[in-house]
Amino acid sequence: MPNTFDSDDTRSLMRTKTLTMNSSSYLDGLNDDQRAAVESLEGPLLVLAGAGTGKTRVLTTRLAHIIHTGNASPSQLLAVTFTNKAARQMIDRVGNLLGHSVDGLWLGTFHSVAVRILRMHAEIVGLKSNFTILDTDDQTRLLKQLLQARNVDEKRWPARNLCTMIQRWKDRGLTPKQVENIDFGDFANGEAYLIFREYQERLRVLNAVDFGDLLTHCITLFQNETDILSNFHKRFRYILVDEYQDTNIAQYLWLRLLAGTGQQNICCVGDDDQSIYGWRGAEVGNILRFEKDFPGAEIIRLEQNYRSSGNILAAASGLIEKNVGRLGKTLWTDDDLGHPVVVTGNWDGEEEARAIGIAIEEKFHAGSSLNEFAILVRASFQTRAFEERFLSIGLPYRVIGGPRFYERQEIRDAIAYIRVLIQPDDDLAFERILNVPKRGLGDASQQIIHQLARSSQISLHQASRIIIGTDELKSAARNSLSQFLENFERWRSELDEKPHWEILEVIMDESGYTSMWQADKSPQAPGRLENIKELISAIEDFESFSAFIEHVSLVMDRENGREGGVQNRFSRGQATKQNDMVNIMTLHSAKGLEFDTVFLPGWEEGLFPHQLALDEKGSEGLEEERRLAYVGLTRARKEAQILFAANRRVYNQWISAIPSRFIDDLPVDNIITNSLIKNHPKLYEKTSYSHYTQDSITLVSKDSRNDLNVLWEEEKPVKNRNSGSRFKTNDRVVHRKFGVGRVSKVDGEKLDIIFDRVGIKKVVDRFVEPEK
DNA sequence: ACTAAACTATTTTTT
DNA sequence: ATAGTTTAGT
Repeated sequence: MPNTFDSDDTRSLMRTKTLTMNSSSYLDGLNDDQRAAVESLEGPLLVLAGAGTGKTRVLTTRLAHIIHTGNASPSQLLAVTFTNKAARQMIDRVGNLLGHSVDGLWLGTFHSVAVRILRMHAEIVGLKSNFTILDTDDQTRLLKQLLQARNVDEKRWPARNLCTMIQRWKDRGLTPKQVENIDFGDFANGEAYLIFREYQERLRVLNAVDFGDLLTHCITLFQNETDILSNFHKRFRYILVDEYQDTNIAQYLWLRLLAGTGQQNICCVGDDDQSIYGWRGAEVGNILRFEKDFPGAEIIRLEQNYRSSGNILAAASGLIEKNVGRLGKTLWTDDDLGHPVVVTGNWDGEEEARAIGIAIEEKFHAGSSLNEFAILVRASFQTRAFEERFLSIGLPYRVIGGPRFYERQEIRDAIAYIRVLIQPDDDLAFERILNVPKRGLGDASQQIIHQLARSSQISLHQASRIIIGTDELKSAARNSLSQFLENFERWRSELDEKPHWEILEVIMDESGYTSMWQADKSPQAPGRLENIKELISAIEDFESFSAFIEHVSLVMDRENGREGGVQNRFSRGQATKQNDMVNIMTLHSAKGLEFDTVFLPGWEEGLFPHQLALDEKGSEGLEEERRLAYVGLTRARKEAQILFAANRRVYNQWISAIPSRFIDDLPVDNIITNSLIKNHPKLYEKTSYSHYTQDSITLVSKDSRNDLNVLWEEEKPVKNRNSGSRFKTNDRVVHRKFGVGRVSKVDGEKLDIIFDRVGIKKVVDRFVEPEK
């Protein structure tokens, strides 16, 4: 991984590299605030660390400082992060600072620390310590069964929705009983809380927990067993929390219980302006409330930014100031003003991709490394336009994020085989693979097994064993089931003889799973076989199957992501390194990273701020979107470019859009809006991005789009965005490009129009005229 | 029981 | 557009 991926502030990172362990020289080079945050050890402390102010450095130095000064031994330190990546990084950096690796630290994600605690005391919450951890897929399948059992209309109330509902409840630390008294809408005829209760009962029977349970069970444990809790109090002298603004209520309760009242010292680091996970239960309120929650708390603000040049920082600060209800920070930098932020409009999404491609190629040929470019998008579908464009011009890129390796169907199947192997009573896994590959055990057979299992309160596996001794199944099905069970017996007996990865290979072969994909002629089948191979080799790194299972359920690491582009075309010249690629990712996954040049495409109303965010959370949602914009801008060191398109294809439909209101939020002094783009939209003509100076942009190439220019010239002055449309349903209208049509729906100034020639389109009011 | 065709929902972000 | 799911046909 290139340097940029190690996040945070590269410049301060480089300073730390020269340090040695001999003295407390790790303190050198910290500014006053940073140093105070490291050395203020007693009592609750909130470090408000703005973007690029050296947050991670403070956290890791603080850990190193506590250990180095002997204030506490590593095992008395608890440090929690949100991502495994952050946790790994922190361990590494602490080791670097101290000059030796550190053992015994309780450092990990909220969930991995919770598992560790829960495995120690599982019986208290009614579990066995070898409980399994379910993922969303398992949860949804389970919920689906429960919904079916209640004859709930799954079209109307899908299991997926209930799954998120339950997750959100657990984020808030709610039990089924508490949910009874809150308003959850009419889901499942108002019976959602009953299903929630049944679901929890099922989990207990299955000796399983979901992600949310890891925290809520811990909370129950702490609340009911004061002895155990006070042991943890004695153990953890110092608690450190990263990204505090992203904690949900359950995590907050968990922390408060662990932090106790007296002797411990809790230090939370975060930035309310970078809270972007409200949609999955995070509560900015936690960080805003810190002083009340922890009386006598000290608050240290880190405001010197070491990352971005002046204009970028000012633009970002001006933007975020439009939010109300923030703790408030004033970021500043010693750096020059640098480039202003460039805001440019394009005709459509494809042109946007083309423009960014051109800009990157030019800078690349001028000597920039591709790793130093990032394209940060709001929604993952936006990456496609860039991938297509970059593939066609042979510009190497990588997409960070995307589907996770362990969530792929074939990987989950293989894991289900492992789960049944080591834990035959794991019903969810058993069910998943019983007829995968097809072995003649369809609905009817499964029904019979299920029935017996339910009526006798035994697992599917046990029920199957009984059933093969009866004639309840037709002989073909019975033989097949018996073969299936025998196979597992045999594989299990080989566990001691062969290394586990070989057993997995044997299972995949002998179960027919491999041949199933070999026989499959769909284009993705070879890839799936590849993935299975990759899994087999990945598993070699683990001591045992169970160690591996624990890893996959907790460390939901992503694969490296897609890579594309033609290497050769760019291979000449000394600037090209093997892994030199443009980075494409969502704004969310960009948090914590930084790049020289950042492109922020798709700044259009509806996409960014995203319509769903506004619909679901109103002004709160808008503010979170704005924070996301802030996060995006502050990723840039030297250059940031914001782009918007007048038209975009979304689910195979063309949508016309207006520029994001966030563009209006940017202070005019720090940006180039290409002069009059918004008032004279004919400047939507293609512009070149690379020939500007600080004061002006030179328009270089023009597209032959005269017809479009006419369209723009006729535009009415932009009205207040929230005002409604001039049109009402059934009005006849004319569109420059789409012809005549009839309005079928009016939503603010957005219209659905059924055009006579081209069918239904979404169009903004001012693009159409009344039919004469 | 399996397969193919038809239909449908789904596209914000993820520990 | 695509993937996933349901349905009807073999």
